[in-house]
Amino acid sequence: MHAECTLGSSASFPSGVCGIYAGHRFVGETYSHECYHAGLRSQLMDIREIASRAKVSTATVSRTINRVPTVDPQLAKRVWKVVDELGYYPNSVARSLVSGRSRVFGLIVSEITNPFFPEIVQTFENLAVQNNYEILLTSTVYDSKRMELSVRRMIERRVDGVAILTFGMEDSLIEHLHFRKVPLVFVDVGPNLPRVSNICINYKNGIRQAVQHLAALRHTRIAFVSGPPHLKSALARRRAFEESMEEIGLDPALIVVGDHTVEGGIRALVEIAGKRNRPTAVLCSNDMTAIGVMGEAYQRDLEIPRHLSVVGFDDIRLAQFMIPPLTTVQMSQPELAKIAFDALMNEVERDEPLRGRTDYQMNTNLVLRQSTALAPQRATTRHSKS
Amino acid sequence: MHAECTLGSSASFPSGVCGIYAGHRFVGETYSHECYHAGLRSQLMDIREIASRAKVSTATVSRTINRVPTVDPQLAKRVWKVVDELGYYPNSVARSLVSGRSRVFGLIVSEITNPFFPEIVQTFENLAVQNNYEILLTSTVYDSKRMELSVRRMIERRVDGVAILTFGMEDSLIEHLHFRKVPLVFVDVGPNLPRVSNICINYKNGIRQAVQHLAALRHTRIAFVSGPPHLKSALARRRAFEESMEEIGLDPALIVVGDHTVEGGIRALVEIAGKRNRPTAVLCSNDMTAIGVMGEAYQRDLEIPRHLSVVGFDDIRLAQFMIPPLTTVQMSQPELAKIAFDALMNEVERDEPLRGRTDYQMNTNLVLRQSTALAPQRATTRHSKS
DNA sequence: TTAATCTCGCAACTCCATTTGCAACTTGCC
DNA sequence: GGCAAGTTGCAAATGGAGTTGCGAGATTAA
Repeated sequence: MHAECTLGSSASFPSGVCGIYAGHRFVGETYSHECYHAGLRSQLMDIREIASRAKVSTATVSRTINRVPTVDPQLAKRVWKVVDELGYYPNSVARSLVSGRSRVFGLIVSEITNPFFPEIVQTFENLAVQNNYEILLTSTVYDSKRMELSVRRMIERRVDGVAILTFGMEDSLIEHLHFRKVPLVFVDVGPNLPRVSNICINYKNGIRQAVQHLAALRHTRIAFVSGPPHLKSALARRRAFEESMEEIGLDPALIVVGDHTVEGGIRALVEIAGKRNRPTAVLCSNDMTAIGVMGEAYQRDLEIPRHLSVVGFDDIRLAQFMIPPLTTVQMSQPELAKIAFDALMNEVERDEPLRGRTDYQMNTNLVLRQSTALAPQRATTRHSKS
Repeated sequence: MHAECTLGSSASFPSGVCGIYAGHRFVGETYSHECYHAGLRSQLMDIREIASRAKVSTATVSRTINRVPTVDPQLAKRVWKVVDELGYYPNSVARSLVSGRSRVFGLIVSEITNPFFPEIVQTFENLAVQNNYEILLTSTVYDSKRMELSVRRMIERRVDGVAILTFGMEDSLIEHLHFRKVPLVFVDVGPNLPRVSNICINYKNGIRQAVQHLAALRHTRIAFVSGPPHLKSALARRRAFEESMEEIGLDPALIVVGDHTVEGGIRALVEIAGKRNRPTAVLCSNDMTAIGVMGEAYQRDLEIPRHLSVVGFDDIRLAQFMIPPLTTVQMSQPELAKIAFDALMNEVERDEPLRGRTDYQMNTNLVLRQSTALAPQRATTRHSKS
């Protein structure tokens, strides 16, 4: 008898299955023997196997596993013992079929490789695990076919709710989901319908802080690199910038159109660097843009923050590892994920749907790091054309 | 009749469901009327609904949807029309139950927020979509409870295969999966068992290139920041470094133990910077470590690459956006994901399992960017203590 | 002792799509 | 006309767990 379960040698397998339910160890001999017979029928054990081995009915096994309080503790113990020894795991496919609930939440993002999302996915998964849910992660990659597929996949798998964290979703697709009474949660763009939750982001707060921070550092020529113009959240950020600038009497006209990508940031800096009377600070609509700006600045020997201050938006995890670490407006991804998850859970557990949308609020805040500094004096401005 | 499907007003809903199958539009009147009756029974449409509406049997609907070639094209057309108009999506939960295959692959990673993984997840998902699979993404977050849970979740959901891209998985857990005849794919550490695939990474190739690249730039004192010592892949990288150094007659003794995190990289640079006869180049066991090294170098006014050359490993997407862009050894994540996915597909489609493990090979290669340069002359070495 | 209360087993039915054997039907072809 | 081949319908069964009504047995309370 081996002291450990090892996988390398074929001789040691099957040496028994270590129960995951309660951590009990299985007695090898009986197991491989019995399973041989059971195995002939089809595959492995089902609820009936457990029932016959524990000498109870399938109903009792079902009650035990689902922790119905009326089962006799003695019996329950017997059942759990068998479950544990055999390493029985209830088939959640069958469970879903009968219960009509899959215990799966869909999560639609635009691209998993966009650094904004992994943190969200992680938090979402953590919450899912805690609540015995799974997540069905889907990305649209900015492609309408893929969006359609995303929705189809969600519906086919009968998810219990969907968090739509991407933008530019077509209404007809959302209608598909809503028609099937699937709870939905959106960021900013949630329609006013039953079973819909909407997370409203307060962009203004963080952006105002950023603008005032720059102003305090004596920057007056502050550029803004926007996101794609069709994106509602990008527009909101831009508006927040304009309002914040006007609030303190600065000119908000220095706006360069970006696209929320690193490449967009690079192009933006090219444009900004070419301006006469070059801005001394750049506020970016997201961190990826800021990363592009910083990269291109490096290539042009524009030192950050000495020659140019840069502020991002989102506070993706990598912002703090940039060189220099990026000052940015934090829109907490874990918080966003938690709100989204809780919104779906609330909706799932609600007895009867509300009349309309449920709203949630989320704030944004400036995080100071090292990519901002006092505005350079006129005289020391590099590449000055005047 | 509205020209568009809009979601805002309740009056326009339900205005019909835009078919996703073929993109046909539905005729509103009949729909809401009929669905009202159908809705009384339970929820929505099932295969019987389709059958009765198309005036065929459920068997025919099933054959049609599953594209059995013997169905009459006329009939098929009629069925598809109804399917399309009603926006019917077959219930894959029920399908899975009857077929015994869930069309879900598990994907176990250590942390989704580790930048190494998103690219893999994205590629994996793309392949899954192409093959009508879903992915069940699970993270272990270096916690044994979570590992156990990961395995349990995979088994309960009856996944058709699992890609285990994390390390330090306990054998007993793997046994659980293997016992249930679930195809598995590993990186480096796959046991020699049926239905197991193993992706062997050729670390040596890329690391040798990196070492020789540094040597060619006249670096002789090259440090290595290793990964966690218990990690097999980290050990392999370290061995590859040692061998590559010895090959060309350099001393491979300058090894600092890291842990594959940014913080580990920071600590490593602190240690390296404190050495007398400081190394002029650092090769890191992964990119996160290199990012930490670069960050700390920045804080200490050590300029990269002028005073110190840095090379990473993995080539995560962000490596190219570092300042300066990071020279690193590429271990292509999309390729890895593709090999893993294909391995699972091969295993699923195989009629009878092979006797033992299937091996796949993957190479690594140096990618030159801007974090390496000629070794500084003795005279200009900063912080020189001699 | 009798009645009331529990707990459990039994067996049938549900969820939904798929599969299958058998019967009925339509074709085509000799 | 008649036989063969090809389609389709029908009805029953499958998959695994959950649910339920009913009745048997055991326990407790009155």
